[in-house]
Amino acid sequence: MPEINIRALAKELNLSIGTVSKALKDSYEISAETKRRVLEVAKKLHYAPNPYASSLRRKKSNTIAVVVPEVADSYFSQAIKGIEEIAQLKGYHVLVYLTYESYAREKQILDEFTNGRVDGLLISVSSETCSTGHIEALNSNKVPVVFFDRAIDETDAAKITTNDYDSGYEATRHLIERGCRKIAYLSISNLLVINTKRMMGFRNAMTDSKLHVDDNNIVNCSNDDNENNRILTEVLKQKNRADGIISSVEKLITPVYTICKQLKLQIPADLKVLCFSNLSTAHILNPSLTTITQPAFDMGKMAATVLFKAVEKRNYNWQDENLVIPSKLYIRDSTGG
Amino acid sequence: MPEINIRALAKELNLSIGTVSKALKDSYEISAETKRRVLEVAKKLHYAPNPYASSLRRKKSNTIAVVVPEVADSYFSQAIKGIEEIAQLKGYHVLVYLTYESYAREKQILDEFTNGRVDGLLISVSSETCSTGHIEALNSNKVPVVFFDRAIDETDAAKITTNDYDSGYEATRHLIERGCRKIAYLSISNLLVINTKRMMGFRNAMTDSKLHVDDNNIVNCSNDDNENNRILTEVLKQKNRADGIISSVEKLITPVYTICKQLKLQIPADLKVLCFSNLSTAHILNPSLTTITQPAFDMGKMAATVLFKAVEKRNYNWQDENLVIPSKLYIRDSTGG
DNA sequence: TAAATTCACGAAACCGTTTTCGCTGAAAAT
DNA sequence: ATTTTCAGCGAAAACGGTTTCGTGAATTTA
Repeated sequence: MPEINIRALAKELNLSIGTVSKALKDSYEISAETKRRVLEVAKKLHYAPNPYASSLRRKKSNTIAVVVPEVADSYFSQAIKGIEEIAQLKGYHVLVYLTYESYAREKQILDEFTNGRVDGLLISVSSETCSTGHIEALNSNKVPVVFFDRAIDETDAAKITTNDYDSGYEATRHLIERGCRKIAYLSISNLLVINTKRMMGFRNAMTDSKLHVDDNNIVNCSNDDNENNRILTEVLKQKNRADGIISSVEKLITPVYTICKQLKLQIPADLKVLCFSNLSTAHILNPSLTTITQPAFDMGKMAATVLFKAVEKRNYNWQDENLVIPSKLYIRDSTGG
Repeated sequence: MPEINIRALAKELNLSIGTVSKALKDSYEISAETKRRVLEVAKKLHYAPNPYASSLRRKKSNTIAVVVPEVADSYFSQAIKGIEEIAQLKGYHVLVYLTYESYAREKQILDEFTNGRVDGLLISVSSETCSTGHIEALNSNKVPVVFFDRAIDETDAAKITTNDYDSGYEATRHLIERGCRKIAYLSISNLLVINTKRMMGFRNAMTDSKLHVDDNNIVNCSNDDNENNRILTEVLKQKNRADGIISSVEKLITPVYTICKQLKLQIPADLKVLCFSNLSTAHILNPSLTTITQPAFDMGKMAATVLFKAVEKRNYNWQDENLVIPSKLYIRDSTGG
């Protein structure tokens, strides 16, 4: 839509298009005086180069894509903030896509990226994603992919993750130390690697303490809130109910608290609760919530940093980059302070 | 980066480039049989058209920009979710930019949009923004602008907002009904229109109830957390302290709760608290928080819907669109249930 | 049967940049 | 004085689509 393009600029300056282009890019071929004139007139006419013409010619879009399952979750909000900060610093643009935990959407979105729209991709896979052809297709198309948070181990790409196994173990140890013997573990998808790792940490911590894991206490929730309420109510109502809960998913904490109130279960007296979460309000909840908190902002920043290095430096093996930024346990009242 | 472009496709099919292009767009000029062949081979070769070549020629990017002050806030996360949903439905791409409440950044970002990068803009202005030349420049450049949440009244653009004045009034009425007589009002920037409107509602509600507004109880906070802690501590420590607080900003609720705990102020007994907020955890806080909640998701969806209408239909006066979607008061324990 | 119309496709201009290559005149080297 | 170098710039070919316009054959109409 800009009525003034480089041609108009050139005409105004009595210069050729090529010269103007080079002047704007501060090319050594152009004299200082000419550059000065060009910049001056460009500013006067509010010249703004067409990014798509430039992208077409250079085969470079200065744009990256961020694909995440959702954004209501506070983890992804913070991660995106980290990503955007670095991108703005580097002069890149950020396209955001939500998959709503659907593999089909994820694939559909990624398939669109084989055409040069983006120079790189940051992705946290959907909970349904197990095959990775759509991701490898990008890698082989020379668009670097960096996983953050939810990675796929087998795929040859950079990964910025957190120590999910250790966190699961640590969370469980914490509950055990606080006297829990029957601990329930809540998850959403057991396809999700971060979940299986956390769960593995949970199981091993239990076993190491000679505690039994009841199958009823491995609880698979869904994406449907009503369904989850039903499931969780059932879990918390069963005789011989758990005395501790680890939620591997932030959004399950609301139903857990709500149902406990309904069932008149006291936290932490009757039930100790711990949640993997980035909620800024964790310590003003009722009771304040013990969390394993992921370094969302830093993970976003690191993921973006690695991606830009991959985009800008050729022959840099970004695929080998495998950063693990540890999560942190914040002990609060829901597990007895 | 895609080794296969429309030329390669055409060669494979023994057709001209133009014909292939038209076949892919389902043009009436092309026979059914040819279209079938083209689609078939295109799929076989994983042909993906270069979006920038297309954008360049059509002068249309199928991309919109969303410019918001931040994203850690739950309002904007939800709004973005609504926007992205509509965009995906319409086949548009969404660029996200954060201004960090800085006018300079906002201007810098918007100035980049006069060149066709985006077909439209959704913006919630920074708290520093009062002049609007950068926005009008876009409007006059034929890129439609839709404000959401934080609009600027004087600017001729579509606005999707909520009833800030009424909400401020209603919030105040609620506190008064619950027995408050000295109410403090917390804000961040008094340049922000939504804030001045809420505050006006607050003031009028007070006056209408013959209550005095103490200047000390109009509290301007900053973007610095430590600073805010200092300010709020001071406010809550003063003799003749307020018996009610209205926070017009979500992020101030954490310091308020924290400081109350430190000062051993009981909510709601000593102090009733109400917050403009979209926190999903409001009702499991300690105590559960009375909120004025904005319809973030719906506002995002509406804003996007209006924008796409503006983008797609010419001679549609989107500037006149002025939707007000009401916020809702959720009464919880922090104001006495 | 001749003329008009329709159908299906190809040729080529075009979108706005970037970049290569070539040209010119002046300075430097021989 | 002649050749070489070089600074500074212009011409033109890309980049990969879209779109206008033209064309020949097939079909319809007069």
